[in-house]
Amino acid sequence: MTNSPTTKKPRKETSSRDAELTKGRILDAAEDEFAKAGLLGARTEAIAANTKVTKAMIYYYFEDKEKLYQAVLERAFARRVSAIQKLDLAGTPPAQALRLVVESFLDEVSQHPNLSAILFYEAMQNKGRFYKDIAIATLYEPIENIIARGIEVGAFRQVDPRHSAVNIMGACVFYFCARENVKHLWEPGTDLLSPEMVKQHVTEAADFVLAGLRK
Amino acid sequence: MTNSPTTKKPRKETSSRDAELTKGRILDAAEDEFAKAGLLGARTEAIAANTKVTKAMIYYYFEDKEKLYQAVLERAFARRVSAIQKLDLAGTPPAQALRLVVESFLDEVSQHPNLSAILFYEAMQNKGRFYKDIAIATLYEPIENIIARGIEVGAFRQVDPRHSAVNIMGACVFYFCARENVKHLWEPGTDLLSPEMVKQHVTEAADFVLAGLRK
DNA sequence: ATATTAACTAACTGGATAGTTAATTATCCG
DNA sequence: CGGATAATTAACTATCCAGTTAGTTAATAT
Repeated sequence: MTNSPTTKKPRKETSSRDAELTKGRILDAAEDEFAKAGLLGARTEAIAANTKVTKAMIYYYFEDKEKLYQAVLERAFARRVSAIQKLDLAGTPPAQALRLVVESFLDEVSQHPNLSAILFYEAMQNKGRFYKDIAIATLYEPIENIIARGIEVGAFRQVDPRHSAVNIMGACVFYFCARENVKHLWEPGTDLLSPEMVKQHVTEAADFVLAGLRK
Repeated sequence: MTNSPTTKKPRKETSSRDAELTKGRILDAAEDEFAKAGLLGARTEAIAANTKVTKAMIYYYFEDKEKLYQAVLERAFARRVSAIQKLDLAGTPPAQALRLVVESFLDEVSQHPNLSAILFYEAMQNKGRFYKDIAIATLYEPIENIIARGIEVGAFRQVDPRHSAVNIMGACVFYFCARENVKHLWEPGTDLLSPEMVKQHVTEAADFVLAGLRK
């Protein structure tokens, strides 16, 4: 399933000693570990344990823990940004466009909740130093633009697009990041990441955001 | 300033070898450190360094790092809860009551941003295990109740009070917790904790929340 | 004044952890 | 086939860090 028989990869199909596969495995395991503990708290031993290779491979492919972290961050961030950038919002009226963005954003977040955790750790532990300033804007600008357009057109209230974009993000991702705390508000055993709960959050959040901006 | 001359504390006024003062200093330093790194990442050496006593005192007054963490969490949480509980909202109409709660909540958060960071770490690192289930509800129930009342009275949309309360929290605290990431959206050097920026966030957030619920 | 105890310190211990190194094995290519 | 090289490992090192211990100093009570 990893490679189709027609592709002519430099290495063989039958796994074992496949550099790309190993690198991918390391990135996957690292993403989980960084989401659990952040750059500071992540244990390279723990990452290696979820790989089929030894810890030394981390240093063979990625110079050190920090470089590995950067690679994880870039890969996950690119995935999230592209989820929004592939939307065609050109002719769409602001309210409809914003709803679309919020819904597909939340869809991506629920499928890859790791990144949201990593980004929080990034802010709190690393003071955001692993961001190239360009990156964060990539995520917020589309939202700011829709809001600005909505105000111009008279569909949205007179808000500050930047503050609003940040607050919208908060309303969207808090549910996922703080889920282990707020789960205590529901019946014991409720899984906040279950399809039904996520679906309810998406509708509640999207409605809340749209209502919060409409005139 | 610590003790008035009339109080008859067991220890003297002129500091040095004052148990309560030392315990307080440790709690303060620990709060800063736990906010920076969470329970896992916090270094007892770093905490001690911001105290005028040695590391061993941490273990003398608080059995271990975990117990110290619990003490910090309880103290900071009590402060936050009381900020909301001291409001008298009995006769206040829902919209007005919610605005009051949001504004005084954000006031407390901006004065003590440490707790918001600690609570995020708590969710992500510790899976919320240091919460007595009672605690989290103390913070969310007042908001849920106002929302429920607002729906009954016909002032608010038909939302799920619980989901809405969570999303409101997100819109309120994300700005503070993610500030080191989202600061890149503003001019370099902008301090998101400056009085002006905080004031703008409070108005934007409160307006956003109220608009998001109104019918 | 001195015995008692509370507050405090310096120096240590054992275990964990990031990163290294030298040797080993699989794969490829001529 | 056999030499070259890429992928991989086991075992090691140096450092960091939570928690301990044995002993010291300051305040208080008698």
